[in-house]
Amino acid sequence: MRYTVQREAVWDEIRQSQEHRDAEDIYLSLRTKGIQVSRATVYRTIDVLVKNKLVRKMDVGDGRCRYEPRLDDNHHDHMICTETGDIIEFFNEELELLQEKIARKHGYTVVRHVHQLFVKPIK
Amino acid sequence: MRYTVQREAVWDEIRQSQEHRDAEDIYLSLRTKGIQVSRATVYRTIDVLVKNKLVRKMDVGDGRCRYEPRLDDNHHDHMICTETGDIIEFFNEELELLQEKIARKHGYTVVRHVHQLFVKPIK
DNA sequence: TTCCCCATGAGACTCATTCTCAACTTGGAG
DNA sequence: CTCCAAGTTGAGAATGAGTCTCATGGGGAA
Repeated sequence: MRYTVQREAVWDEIRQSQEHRDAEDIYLSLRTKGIQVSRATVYRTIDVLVKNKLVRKMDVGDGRCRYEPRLDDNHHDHMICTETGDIIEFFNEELELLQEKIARKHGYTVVRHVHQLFVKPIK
Repeated sequence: MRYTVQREAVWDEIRQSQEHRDAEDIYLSLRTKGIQVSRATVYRTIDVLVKNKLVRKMDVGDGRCRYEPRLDDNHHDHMICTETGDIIEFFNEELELLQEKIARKHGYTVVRHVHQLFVKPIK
């Protein structure tokens, strides 16, 4: 894997903002910073980063995937506030174990999972 | 809400096949049966059915949403076999409670959730 | 320096879904 | 039963995220 200006820029962009960005967002942000890069390269680079487990891809269900860095690689799921759009990360060991237990009950083992809680604040 | 031939047909199609169908699938099936309906109407009717909680929409992450009837309204989540594409339904009370508990810990309450286990058979 | 191969950019393309808008139904009022 | 406003429909255009194409560019091994 070659270390090009564009790849470094995309990776930096995702890594530095500890948020959940979409591809267009990343593309525009780089262009605004004056970095010459195309949408195709942003998408291609993200694919490379995802394959190399440097970035996690999450489908929030609104048509645009979000990406987040996997620096420390601590697995977590997401809670999405339906009122503000805020994304909160969470991890629960019990939940993880329970999932595997359920899969096994059906003769399967969990490869990966998608778990998103759409929540609203308690007044 | 008017009771038209097309709406009845779409609803029947989803209800009768106890499977997870996508929109194109439903559209083609209806046309094959000689029912005059357009894609636009299939999509529009599904929206109406989803809003009226007669149908549940699920985004499997492959670009096409699947739909299933909510006749008995017994909530469940899905396990998707990564090798065969089979979709297995599951429900676990403990899991449901745990989710709510996690949300509350962060000051939220669960409105809805997406929980999909991508699994593979145990050899 | 040459050569090869991987990377890039611009824009065409895909494909599910949504939108547009004119024409058509439907069901309630009378 | 007839009429009419409002809700529905169909065909195809539009959308939009993501992918692909292909000609061009650049890095490094020898």
